[in-house]
Amino acid sequence: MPVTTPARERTRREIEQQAMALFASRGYSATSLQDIATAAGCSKATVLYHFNSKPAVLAAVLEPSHVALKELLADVSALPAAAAQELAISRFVDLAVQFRGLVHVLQDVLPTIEETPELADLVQDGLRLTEFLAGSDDQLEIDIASFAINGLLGECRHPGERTDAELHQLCDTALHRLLRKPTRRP
Amino acid sequence: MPVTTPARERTRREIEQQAMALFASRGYSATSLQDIATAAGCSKATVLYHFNSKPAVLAAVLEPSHVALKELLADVSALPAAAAQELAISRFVDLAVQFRGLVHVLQDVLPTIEETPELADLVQDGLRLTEFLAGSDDQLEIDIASFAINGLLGECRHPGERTDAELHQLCDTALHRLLRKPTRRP
DNA sequence: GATGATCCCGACCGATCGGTCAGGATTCAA
DNA sequence: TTGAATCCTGACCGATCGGTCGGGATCATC
Repeated sequence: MPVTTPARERTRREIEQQAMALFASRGYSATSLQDIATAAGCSKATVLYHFNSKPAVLAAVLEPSHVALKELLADVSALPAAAAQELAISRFVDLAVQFRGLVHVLQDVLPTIEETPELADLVQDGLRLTEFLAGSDDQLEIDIASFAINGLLGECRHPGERTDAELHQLCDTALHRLLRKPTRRP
Repeated sequence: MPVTTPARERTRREIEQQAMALFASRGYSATSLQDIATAAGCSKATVLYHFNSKPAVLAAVLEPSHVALKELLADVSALPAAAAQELAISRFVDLAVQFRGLVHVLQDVLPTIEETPELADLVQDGLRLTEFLAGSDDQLEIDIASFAINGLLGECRHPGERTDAELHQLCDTALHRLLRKPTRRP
């Protein structure tokens, strides 16, 4: 166990962190590799030495949140439908608040996400989440869930204007209004 | 009254129409002036002769929907609060369906909308709409209304995958779930 | 001290972008 | 017929983009 981080890991981490900060504040497409390199204190060529391409940087930045999403899905898929929906909602809101800066990035990338193979897995998992949020096979409910996700992505856009608690309350309220069907008696 | 449209108007209209189609299908930033010129059958210089800049093209393309939004606001602002909210919801959904292609464009432009003076008026009117949709001065309700607009913008993204009627039902359902408070007895 | 792998960078590439400009057509009034 | 206004364009500009490449440091190993 080395006392000092090896140069490789040190530089990689620095690039990742600076890229995350820039993506969160300006968005993905408005951030150039040169911006990232300057912020990380290295050259653009170094960024491309550690990550093969710009989308690869994005994928690395998004990875922790993707892992968290996978855990969410694993936990939720073990539950019966009704409980699954409720857990999906609350965990999703938690996740959005935790990664609020990156959530904003996602919306920026959405228009070109189909042509970004590095994010194909993330898209797939996003669709699985949508189904759990819908809590039903009804197409309208699935569309409503998609609507909810879009609304949430938009609300994570402006960091700093809202506290985590405020964002949490907003998303929780909105998702419950949209998705929790009032209990009916048969 | 000329039988044939003057060349000026003819070219302008052609550029506007082709730009609208391209913006709707690929988004604003992914459409270059050259793309518009090629589609309109003229040179890029001609596009910039009729419209001073790329944002000016966007503003011209968005103008009809902006006019419709202004009419909506005028009608709605003449009503008492409760009725205003209900009318704002239904008219907004109508408007979104009618201009669904352009609505998608709006979301593409959102990240840079602050630095686009050509759209400043549209932003202002969007904020006024948000207040009417909220139907209350409560900050949470205003945020929910913003959430609703974001959700709607996202759902207009994929043209052709949904009929107008389906999109209308989806947006109407979602907005009512989000915004219409259940009537309470005092 | 030599060697090879790892890390890093300056210089460069081709492409694309929005935008400018001088001037060639065309039209139309005088 | 002439001259001005209008419409349009090819050539060009500076900037920026993501990405490549050859080679200079650095460092562990032998």
